[in-house]
Amino acid sequence: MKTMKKNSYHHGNLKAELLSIAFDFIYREDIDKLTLKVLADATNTSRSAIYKHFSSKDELIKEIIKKGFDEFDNAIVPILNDKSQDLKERFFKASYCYINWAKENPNLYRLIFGKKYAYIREAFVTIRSENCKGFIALKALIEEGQKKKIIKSEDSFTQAIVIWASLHGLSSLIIDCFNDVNEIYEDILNQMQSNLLKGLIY
Amino acid sequence: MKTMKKNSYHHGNLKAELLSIAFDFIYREDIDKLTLKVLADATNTSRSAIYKHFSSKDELIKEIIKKGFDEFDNAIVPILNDKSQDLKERFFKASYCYINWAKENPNLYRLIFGKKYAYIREAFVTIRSENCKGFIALKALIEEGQKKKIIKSEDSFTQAIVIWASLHGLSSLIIDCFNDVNEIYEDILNQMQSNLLKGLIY
DNA sequence: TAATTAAGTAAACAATGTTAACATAATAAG
DNA sequence: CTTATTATGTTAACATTGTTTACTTAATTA
Repeated sequence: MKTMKKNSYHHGNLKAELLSIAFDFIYREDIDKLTLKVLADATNTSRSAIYKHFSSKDELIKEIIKKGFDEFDNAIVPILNDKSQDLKERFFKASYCYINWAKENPNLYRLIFGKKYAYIREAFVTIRSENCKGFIALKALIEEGQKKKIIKSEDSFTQAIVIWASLHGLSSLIIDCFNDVNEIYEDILNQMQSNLLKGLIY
Repeated sequence: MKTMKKNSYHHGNLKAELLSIAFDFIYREDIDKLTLKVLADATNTSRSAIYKHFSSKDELIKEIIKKGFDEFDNAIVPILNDKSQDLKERFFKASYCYINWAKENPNLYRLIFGKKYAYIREAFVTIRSENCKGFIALKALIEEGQKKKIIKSEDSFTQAIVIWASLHGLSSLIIDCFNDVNEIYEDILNQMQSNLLKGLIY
């Protein structure tokens, strides 16, 4: 390990620490509030120090987005893929997990799915690519149901997006400060799940 | 009318012109790009001139949000309220109109429904208040269907939010640069409408 | 041990919203 | 009609933002 003595001119592990601090920060506050000064102060360095490890602030944000997608996928994919549960159960649990992940990580959710940094996201994630593991798992779930003749044999891509868009809409209203929605989000989710299921099954 | 001679020290109608320019601007570009310099250049004034008419940039944005809600309501409400059409037809047309309004006014849509300026929106619009005319009209449509025994007599507020959240999710994915979604948005909307309808009717 | 490279600093940039001090034109008061 | 006041502009300055440049120091390599 490259352990360095404290208060030395060189920090020792600045890149990793910057990412770590940034990721902790966005759990609590919006990406807008994450300035280079915040990072500099938290690491006892200067604003410009970051440029020895990232070519721009956007490059750091790109890493946060990557890690954000990983965490999101890690929360959702295992539920969707859990073959020990039946399809309905997996759908219900995954959709519930989706909303709660958004509620628990509102700033990260907005960062990875929102417009502001879409130009960064697009560079390494599109729905039709293999990077979008959560979406792929959802589509696979639908196709599994189609093979078992439980789910209508329509275009699974379209079916998956209908589900995703619905959950994304509810999540967004909740975390974007429509508090009247948040107050009854479980009722809304139940109704939404029921609707979506009716649309899927025969 | 207060018509003033050109190139005079006083502009004559700066407040109205600032709002007009800002509103035109957001039709084309994101609110992030609307700087005081843009407004100053467009009106041949200075950055600080705006402060004689608005106490801050946020106050100007507040006016844009207000006008944005008005335009949105003007597009949706007449369709939902059109008693010459049957309920299903109004639902289909209104939801189609919703998505297309978002597609046509992506920056304005994001401004009025997004998180960034939620603290401004909240000050004069909440779903449960009377300001949210579009949502009220949707809820009224549902209640009309309940009286006619077409729509399930569940809580209309919840039913309305399920619909709204679904449309909001699809709109957001489309305008927030998920291009794979945009390409087949009509298929998705059709499926979504069908699902939502099944959830509503007996 | 010397040379090179990696990784920090400080100072300066332009752009941002905002404020303060000032200038001018329109309006109200005498 | 002149004068005082108010409304509405300007310019200059601020702190904050991301970023770049020139410099410094430590770690690594020759």
